[in-house]
Amino acid sequence: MNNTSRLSWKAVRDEIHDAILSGRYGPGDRLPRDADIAQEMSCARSTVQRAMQDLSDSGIVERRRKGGTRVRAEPVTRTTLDIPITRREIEQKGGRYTHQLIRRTEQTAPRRVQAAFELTEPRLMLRVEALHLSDARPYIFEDRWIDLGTVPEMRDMDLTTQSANEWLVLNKPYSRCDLRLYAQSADAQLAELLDTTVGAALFVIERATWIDSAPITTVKSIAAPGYQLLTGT
Amino acid sequence: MNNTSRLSWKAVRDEIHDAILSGRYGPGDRLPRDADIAQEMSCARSTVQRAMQDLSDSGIVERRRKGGTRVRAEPVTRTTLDIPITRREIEQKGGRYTHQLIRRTEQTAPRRVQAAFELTEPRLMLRVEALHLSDARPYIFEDRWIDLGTVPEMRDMDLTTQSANEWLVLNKPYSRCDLRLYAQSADAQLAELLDTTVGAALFVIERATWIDSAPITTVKSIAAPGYQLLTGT
DNA sequence: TAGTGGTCTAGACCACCGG
DNA sequence: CGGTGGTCTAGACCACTAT
Repeated sequence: MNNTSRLSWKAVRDEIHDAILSGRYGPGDRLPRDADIAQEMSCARSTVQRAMQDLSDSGIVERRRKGGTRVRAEPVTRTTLDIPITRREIEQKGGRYTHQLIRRTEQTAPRRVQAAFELTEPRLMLRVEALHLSDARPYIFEDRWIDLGTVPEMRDMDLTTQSANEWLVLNKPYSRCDLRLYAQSADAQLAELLDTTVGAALFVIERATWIDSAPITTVKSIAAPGYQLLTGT
Repeated sequence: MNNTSRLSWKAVRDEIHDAILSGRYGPGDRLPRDADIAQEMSCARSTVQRAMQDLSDSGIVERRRKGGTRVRAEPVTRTTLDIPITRREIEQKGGRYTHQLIRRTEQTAPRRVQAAFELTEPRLMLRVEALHLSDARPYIFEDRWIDLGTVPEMRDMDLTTQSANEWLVLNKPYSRCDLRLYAQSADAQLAELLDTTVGAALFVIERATWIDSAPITTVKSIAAPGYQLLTGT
């Protein structure tokens, strides 16, 4: 049982949130100062601060020093997306994970890759194309470009036993990650690799990662038909 | 300039993060107790707590009472996704926003909708099909189901001036939101609505929202070709 | 049941930024 | 410049759960 004489920051958050939902404060309106809310609700200012921080993280309010706290004028649906290692994702669904190295080359990065890394000049990179399978059926095809300047270990690595995906995630943590999600039709090559028909709608995840502004890798992951990305739950 | 005699929680976080990246603590390893780290770094325990909370939110470590703090064994790519109101999204890209109400009916929710809301019995709901346009070109088609028990105001509302999307976002805040992202081929009807060809790969966002376990609405938003969802930046 | 993270408090000072 | 949010501290107690 909760102690009712003490107010938790979640209770404070909910009370403020309810005040917004009820219309007492509309989009763009300014809320009272933390200190005033604290006094009114008989709790410490830091408790209100904690509650406000959560509302701010959720995109409900916006806070500025001196400017105070305001209800966000344009609400957004903000959610957290978890993308696990592909092996993990397959195994969690009960599938048996395998992978195939399709091709491994050193090439000058095309403009698409240059753009993803915000590079102005062409650069030689390691390109790795691989297929992830669940119960021997194609699951995700990945077309990956690796900056050998940032990841020199990759040059002489055996990518048939451990996938580049897994090695990088376990050994090259990043400080920045950009994602791009979209749909794409299967061309002849993709249709064959993913064991589907030409023209099938495929879900694509493009990811680029950096460590302190140094590019690590960018990968275009193309999922076989039926793939879904979930949040919540 | 920062005062160097005092350690900010971000500095503490980065130092712990670096220790993990350097391999001093590998996946699954247990970190020292907050109190010990605090003493070693000469700061308050709550500062370490704040740093650890951030690392935990980012999916770097996992924390349990009595169990301590451990480096996450299976790393994930965790990111925040913002989905604005469709009108706002279009206007921010410089387009002129308009929308069309295609159809409005009361129907028994199909199994897909029942499943999204985790309902066991069929229920009568309001179905609203609408098209969002950017500069008079189709942008997103939405197929929406609204629980009139939770949102009775919707029964007699004029949905031609303000879209259901906008009214709901501004007036019916939710406490829970589930998302499902995938790709789908355009059938004849979708191709015509979105002014594209049959078979085109379309990006789909399915969203379900609740207020305190009461269903509000579920919407399947089907984007015209070329649509991309971005994070980071 | 004991160990560890989670939270609350009261007070202080700092950092940012609107007027 | 002054007002407001952001953070740090030291101490206390609570809540969860591994052992």
